[in-house]
Amino acid sequence: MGISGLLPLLKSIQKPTELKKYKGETLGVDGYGWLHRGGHLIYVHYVMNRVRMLQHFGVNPYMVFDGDFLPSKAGEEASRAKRREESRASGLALLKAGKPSLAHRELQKAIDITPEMARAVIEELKKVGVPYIVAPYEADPQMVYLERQGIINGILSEDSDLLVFGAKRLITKLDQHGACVEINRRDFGACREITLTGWSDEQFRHMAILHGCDYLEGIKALGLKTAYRMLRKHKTPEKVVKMLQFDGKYRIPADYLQLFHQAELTFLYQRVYCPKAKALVHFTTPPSDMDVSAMAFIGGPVEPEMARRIADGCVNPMTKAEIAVAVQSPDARKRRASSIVGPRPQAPRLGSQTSSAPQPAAKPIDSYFNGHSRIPLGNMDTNCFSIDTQRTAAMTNNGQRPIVFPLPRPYIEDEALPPSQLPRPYTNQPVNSRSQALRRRTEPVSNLLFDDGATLGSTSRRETVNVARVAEGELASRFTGSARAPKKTRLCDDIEAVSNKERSKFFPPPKKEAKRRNSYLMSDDSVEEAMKELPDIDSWHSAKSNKGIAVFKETSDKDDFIISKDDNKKDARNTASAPNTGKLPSATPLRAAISRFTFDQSQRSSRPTPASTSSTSSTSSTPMSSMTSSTMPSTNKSTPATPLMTPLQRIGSQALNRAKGPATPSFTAPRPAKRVSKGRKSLENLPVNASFVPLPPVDLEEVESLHRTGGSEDMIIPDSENEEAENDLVGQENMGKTAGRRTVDLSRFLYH
DNA sequence: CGATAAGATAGAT
DNA sequence: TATCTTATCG
Repeated sequence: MGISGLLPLLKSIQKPTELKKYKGETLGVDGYGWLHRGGHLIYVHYVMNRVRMLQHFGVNPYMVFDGDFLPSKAGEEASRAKRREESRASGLALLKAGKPSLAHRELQKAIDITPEMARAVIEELKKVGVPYIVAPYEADPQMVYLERQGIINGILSEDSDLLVFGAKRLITKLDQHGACVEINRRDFGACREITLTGWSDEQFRHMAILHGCDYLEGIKALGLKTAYRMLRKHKTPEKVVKMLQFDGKYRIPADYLQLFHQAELTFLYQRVYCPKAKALVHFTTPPSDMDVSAMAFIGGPVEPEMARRIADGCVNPMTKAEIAVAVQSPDARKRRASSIVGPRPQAPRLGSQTSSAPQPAAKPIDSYFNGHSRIPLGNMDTNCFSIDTQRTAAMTNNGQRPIVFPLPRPYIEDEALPPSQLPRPYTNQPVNSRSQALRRRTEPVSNLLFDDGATLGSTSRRETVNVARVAEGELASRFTGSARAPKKTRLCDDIEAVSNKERSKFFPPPKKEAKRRNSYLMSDDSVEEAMKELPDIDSWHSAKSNKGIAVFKETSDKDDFIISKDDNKKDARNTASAPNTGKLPSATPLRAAISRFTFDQSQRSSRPTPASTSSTSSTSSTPMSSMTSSTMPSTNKSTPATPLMTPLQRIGSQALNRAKGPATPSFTAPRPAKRVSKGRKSLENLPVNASFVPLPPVDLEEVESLHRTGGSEDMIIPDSENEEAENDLVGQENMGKTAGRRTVDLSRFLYH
């Protein structure tokens, strides 16, 4: 964890950039940000995907893993396992309370990374020649040390503690498109929020510790700004503490100053591995008269040989036990009984074994190579892909021209139902009464859950439910090998949900309220669904994982890696936007192409987006006409005709499609009629985009003509969207190899 | 009231 | 994690 509030405090000196700016440089990377994300089940995939992403942008990653726990954190760590259990317990409670999202978070807290997992990643890193180090203790100082040594040129991490350690160049907030933010130590002086001009690393560190850090709990009610002010006024922490104690406004432990000192010493002198000396060194060289042996809290010394082996990932940094070579490939999985030799370490980080999840380490590692990551794709994507297929086929009209799809009817009907969805000013507690009312006039939950999607009133919340159900189905199928039938139906619903989601994008109006409403409606079922997954965390995660597992693939000739995920929502809308031809420099950020067609872009523009996105800027400055042309198509195409079919029809046609083989055409068949009949209506939806482009009114005629013509989008759309096309191709290629089926969608999930 | 800190929560990955 | 809300303090 970092120092909460630190990044916001330094907001003004954060420079939006793009990853590609670091091309050719080596960046230290810690895996922590991903540790908790997907659970251990997919840890390797996340990390390796990230590595690939970096490589794609020409950046050389230098992975740094956490090692043993620092005694300074002992207090915290000791209670960590306990807290995990608590988290888990509260997570379950939340589930019962019908708050799956919160529950999700809680449950994730109950999981942590194990050295075995790190080792599994390391094996992969070796394969691709990516340098790495397992820090003897913490990855943060280790990375800063590497930076100081000139071994790396910057640090990519979400952890603001790095700044406290004195990182020179911190790159944060990296998103899947390569956008990120750089924080430079030398820019501190330019900080508007607080005046750091002339502040030394030491002062900065003092401020951080005073506010509360990993090594010392902060003083309650004393935030960063106050800490800053106090320090500025009294200079030394000693005086600050005295003053604080003096005016008695803050409750300060008697030994606070001593603890403060220890925390600082920990920041300064804890040990890191020096790859040059091949031995442990102090993060900062201690004064000759300092007795480091008396500072047990900074972590004990480790013999060079052992340190080296730890750094290499051969030895468990906590137990010092040999780590058996992790299973590398699917076939190797057999020989894996336990990934670690010797007794199982007690360390919390290894642990994470709550009473009900005793051996997480064994399971996760194994599971990676079970091909789990692909199973979801294989199973679930069937539908997603077929959608894409349809879209693609339709979009290109079998390769030639863009086609406009109608937006699903339900939207419009929903729109006509303002009373329940009108935005209203925030108030303290109207939600309840309101939701009550809504509930009354809404259909029974069961209807919502099982209708074929024709029912209106479905909203984004419902999508969540569906996801859950799908996940459940997925789970079931994976573990029992059956229970597929219901899933199909749900997937249909899912598709519905997709449209709905899109709708919400297009129609800014209140989704919040709507959501809330549904959450009420759904809660019961949500719980039910969720509860089914409770028994075992791993299961829970796997279920979760199929929602967005990323699988990186290396394309033969390019650096591009493909991520497939069965995500069915936001990405769906991009799908259609993919042009079909063109070649591009693999170096070009896909982001440009993607964002161009993504409505997220509009949202993105509001925030200090990386000046980067040439595409973004170009788009926003583009004349209305081109704007429309580029956005419109995606809008329309994003809406598959699918929703208009009944689930059965869908299933049927899908099966049909599947039988007929690869991606393209066959599927266009069912659609034409709709296209024609609804085409007109789709135009009615055009204005919607106007909400993204304030001024000039949409020229329907123009748009219409654009769509009408046989000209391909490429002609209308500016520059780099080709990337998408290429990706599509790549994707198809890949898919062709494997299942010989649709693909397009894959491209969109690059780096996810 | 304005500023700050902390708590709650929705949303994202 | 980002945002919004509430509580508290001059």
